[in-house]
Amino acid sequence: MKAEEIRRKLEDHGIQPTAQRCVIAGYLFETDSHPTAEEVDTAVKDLLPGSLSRATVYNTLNLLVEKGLISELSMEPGKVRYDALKAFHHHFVDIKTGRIIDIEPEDVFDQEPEIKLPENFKYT
Amino acid sequence: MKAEEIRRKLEDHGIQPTAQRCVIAGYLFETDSHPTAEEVDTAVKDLLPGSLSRATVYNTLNLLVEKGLISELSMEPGKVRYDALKAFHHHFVDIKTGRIIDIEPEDVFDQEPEIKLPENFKYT
DNA sequence: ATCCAGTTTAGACTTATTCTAAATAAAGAA
DNA sequence: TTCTTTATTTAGAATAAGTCTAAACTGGAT
Repeated sequence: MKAEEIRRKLEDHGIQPTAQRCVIAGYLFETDSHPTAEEVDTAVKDLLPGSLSRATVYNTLNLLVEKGLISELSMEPGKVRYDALKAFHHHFVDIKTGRIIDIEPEDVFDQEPEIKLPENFKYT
Repeated sequence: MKAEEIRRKLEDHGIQPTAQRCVIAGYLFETDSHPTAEEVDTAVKDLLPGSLSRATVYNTLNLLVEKGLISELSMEPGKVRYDALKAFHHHFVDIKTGRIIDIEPEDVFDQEPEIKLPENFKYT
């Protein structure tokens, strides 16, 4: 995904496209490794002239989540992973190794389970 | 659940039933609040003569997970919650408030979704 | 009673994340 | 442009959850 495309995507979501944000977002859109904040930090440091502060990585990740561009996965305790919302998909987790594998919606043949909802909740 | 029952349950799972462990396990078997380690710590301190160390709470929770008596839930980032495995059930999470509600299996009318598994995995 | 392995304890340590206050950069007005 | 305001980034301090450590304690087997 090229620079201009990323800028526009951020702007479209009301995010000022700074150099740091573009690089972080760009990285997340390319990878499908569901990285932790630290992995993003390491990966992205090489791509930016000068240095990038840990705080900015966290700020940016939180901002991207808030604005709906990426989502947080909390699958293993104590580790938050991030996932670009390129398109809706499922996650398959190998609990022995922790590996997370994306499952395309067309590879799941399901019927929406029908759940008797708890009080005060309703289907929309 | 009375003291003797808890002792036996621990012993059956190869756990030496010390005072601390019995109180912690007992608390988890009674509540359905999916407490964090800290909540367990607070709740249980009142039930024990003398004090209870944080380390023991963590040790015991890990031990109970390892021996299959309780399970870890990681739903919100940065918080691990614990759930006694009284019987198989589902969790319904209100992502606005974080409230976790148990859903009984008989309240879910589903068909097992059929997933095209990733390479190297198979149904058993 | 004594011994020993298993358990608990307080507190130091680690790791992930957030906060803070100062420095920078970008955007808008003159 | 140049000035001013506002948003962003930064380094490092602070916090919070959880683990580690080494010493003290227990409780059952000799």
